[in-house]
Amino acid sequence: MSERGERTPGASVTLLDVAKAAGVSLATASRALNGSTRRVRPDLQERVLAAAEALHYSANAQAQAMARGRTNIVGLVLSDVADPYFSSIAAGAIRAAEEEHLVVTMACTFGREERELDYLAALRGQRARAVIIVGSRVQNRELLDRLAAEVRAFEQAGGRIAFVSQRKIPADTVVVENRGGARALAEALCGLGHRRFAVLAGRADLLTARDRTAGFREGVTRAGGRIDPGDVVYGGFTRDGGYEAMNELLDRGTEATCVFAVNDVMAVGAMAALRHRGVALPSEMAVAGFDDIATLRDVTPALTTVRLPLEELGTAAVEMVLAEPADQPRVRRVRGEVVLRESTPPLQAPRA
Amino acid sequence: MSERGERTPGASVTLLDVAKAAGVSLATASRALNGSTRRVRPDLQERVLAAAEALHYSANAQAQAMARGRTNIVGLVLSDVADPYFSSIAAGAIRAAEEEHLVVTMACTFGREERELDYLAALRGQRARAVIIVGSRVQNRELLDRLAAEVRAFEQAGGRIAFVSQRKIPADTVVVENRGGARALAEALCGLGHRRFAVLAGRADLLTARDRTAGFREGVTRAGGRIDPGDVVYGGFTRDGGYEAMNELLDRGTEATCVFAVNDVMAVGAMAALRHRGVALPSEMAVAGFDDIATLRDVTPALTTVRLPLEELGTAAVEMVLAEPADQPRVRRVRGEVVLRESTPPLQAPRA
DNA sequence: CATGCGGGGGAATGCGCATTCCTGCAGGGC
DNA sequence: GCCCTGCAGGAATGCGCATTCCCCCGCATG
Repeated sequence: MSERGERTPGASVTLLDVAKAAGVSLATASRALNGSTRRVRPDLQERVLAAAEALHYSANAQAQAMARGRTNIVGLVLSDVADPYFSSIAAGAIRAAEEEHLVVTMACTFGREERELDYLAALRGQRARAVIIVGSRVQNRELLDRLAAEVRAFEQAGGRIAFVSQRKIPADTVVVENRGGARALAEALCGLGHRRFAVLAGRADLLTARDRTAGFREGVTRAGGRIDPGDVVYGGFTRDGGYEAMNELLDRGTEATCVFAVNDVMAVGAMAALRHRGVALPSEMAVAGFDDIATLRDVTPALTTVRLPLEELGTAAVEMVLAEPADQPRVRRVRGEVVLRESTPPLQAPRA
Repeated sequence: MSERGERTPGASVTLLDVAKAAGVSLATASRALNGSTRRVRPDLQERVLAAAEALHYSANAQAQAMARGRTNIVGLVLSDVADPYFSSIAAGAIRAAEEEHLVVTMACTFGREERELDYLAALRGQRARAVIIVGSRVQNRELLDRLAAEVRAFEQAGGRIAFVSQRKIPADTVVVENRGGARALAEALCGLGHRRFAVLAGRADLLTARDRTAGFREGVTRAGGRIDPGDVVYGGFTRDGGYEAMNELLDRGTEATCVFAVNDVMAVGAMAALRHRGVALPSEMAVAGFDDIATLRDVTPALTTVRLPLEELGTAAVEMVLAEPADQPRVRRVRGEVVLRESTPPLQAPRA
């Protein structure tokens, strides 16, 4: 086709090709394309740019990374993209990262928290500039220690790291005030007249679930309400977990007038269970969740919840890893906002 | 600390360090760690492995990629991770990719389809082994041509590519049978007794929306139903788009007994609008959607829809890009399954 | 006119690794 | 006993690029 003839398939245009085409040296081509402290004569620069365009040149990112000694990769490790909680945070992080021309690499643990370790090691191998780990820490000292070691290794290799989770590892962290949010929710619900509560508490080893449960308990106690021990049901942190836990609660029997599910997805599962069992919603049982998942804002009755600025969590984490490193790990606290909706109407009179 | 002294921060352990520590050459260390056609004496191998472990060695992925001439990167380009449709597909793709020890890089266009071009070029620069582009093609010849050129460039550089979308570019594609699914839905709805339909048709330039609208129209016509011209309302392909389109439809006035929103998220928006306007659901207006988004399976009344195996779309795309290249671009068709639920009860009698 | 200086082009170097090529050694066949 | 073969370890090469170092050239100054 051209005087250079056919390229072998798989071979791509290199900077040297561009330089030759422009009739300049490789160094000049590099300077013309990337800028540099050194200046390039305008006419040469133009020739290089034109040649790159004509050859459809795209710099080899690996080679650049190697030559420069750093990358534009930011790793995002989370539990499950299909979960709206995580996908919202991911969207925020991706949006922020793309603005900074960073390449986002995503990995999902799908509930197997120990895989965070593998991904972090892999991202160290990638020489990722930064990593953001999103998701509840679990009650597991050994895992935590190993993760802390891996985090140190990553930072020692020059990478930045931030968590969106509990602050259990000495690193920059965006902390959601789960406890405070749940407490405020409980107090608001008591304000509506409820006194007896049940809790669908999710996975017992997830700190997020534990914190929300504990906070709710605090709020209820503080406001003079009550949670019977049998009215706390553990289970999955998922829709099905909520469904099953609600069924179990109904099987056990309860005096509660309001049930708090530790996240919205579970709350929706619980509402489904109530409906299937013929319990009138919300008159016979009020339901509240946590997160304010956008996709679930149209369920009926509209779900009382604690609104979290999910996308902001992601962007905040990106900001942290991009900021100048501080002496001490930073913590950015994010609070939720109680949103009372139809699923928890004011309790008119005590149960008949 | 060790006789080698402090490492400068940011410098990390290289293969040479490991080789020295193990008392072997770099070549032997490489062979011991990665395997090779050549064999390494067991005792040396062990020494290398031990040294790598002790030094917490993690191979520089960029350098490996450069030396090998290929990467394990697979790019995932989609519209918006926060949208459950895309996040489900992404989850399937990520799951499949992780099984193959591929690194997934994700990019979102957030509705600006022309950015697919940029991301594809960037992924070519990354020397990504494969790219998966998820999302409706748009009615825009010029954009399509430019994308096709970029796809060719990517493939010529040795990368594999697959689309999850309409088959508009000569490349492997997972095609959702939007048209057939919508047609089947329409016929099922007619089977319930409906004759007059409205359509919330979404963005007029999105082929997915167009195909679903067209298919629905076909089905209605075929089954003897009818869609008045004024009963097709365009708008956003989002929840708010559905909400607004439904409002507009009600403002215009309609004889339809059933409204089809071209995706579930829009359908939920439409249901919210109906509720706010005091239209009884589903007795005064039946509603159907498309996709069968998992998170929305618990809305009330339960939404009639066309179920798509979303995660499978993602895994199928990964399988395609990992399979041996074929002479001709492959097409894998995926059909939806009509799921009738409460939001479209049988129509008892003609409108009063 | 000679010297100094600054600007800019190009050759050379090295990033960390896989891989090829070379070399030495051991074992087997004649 | 000698040569050839096979095997495995090590030195060297190159992947594509940014960057450093070197040098040349043109201009200004004395």
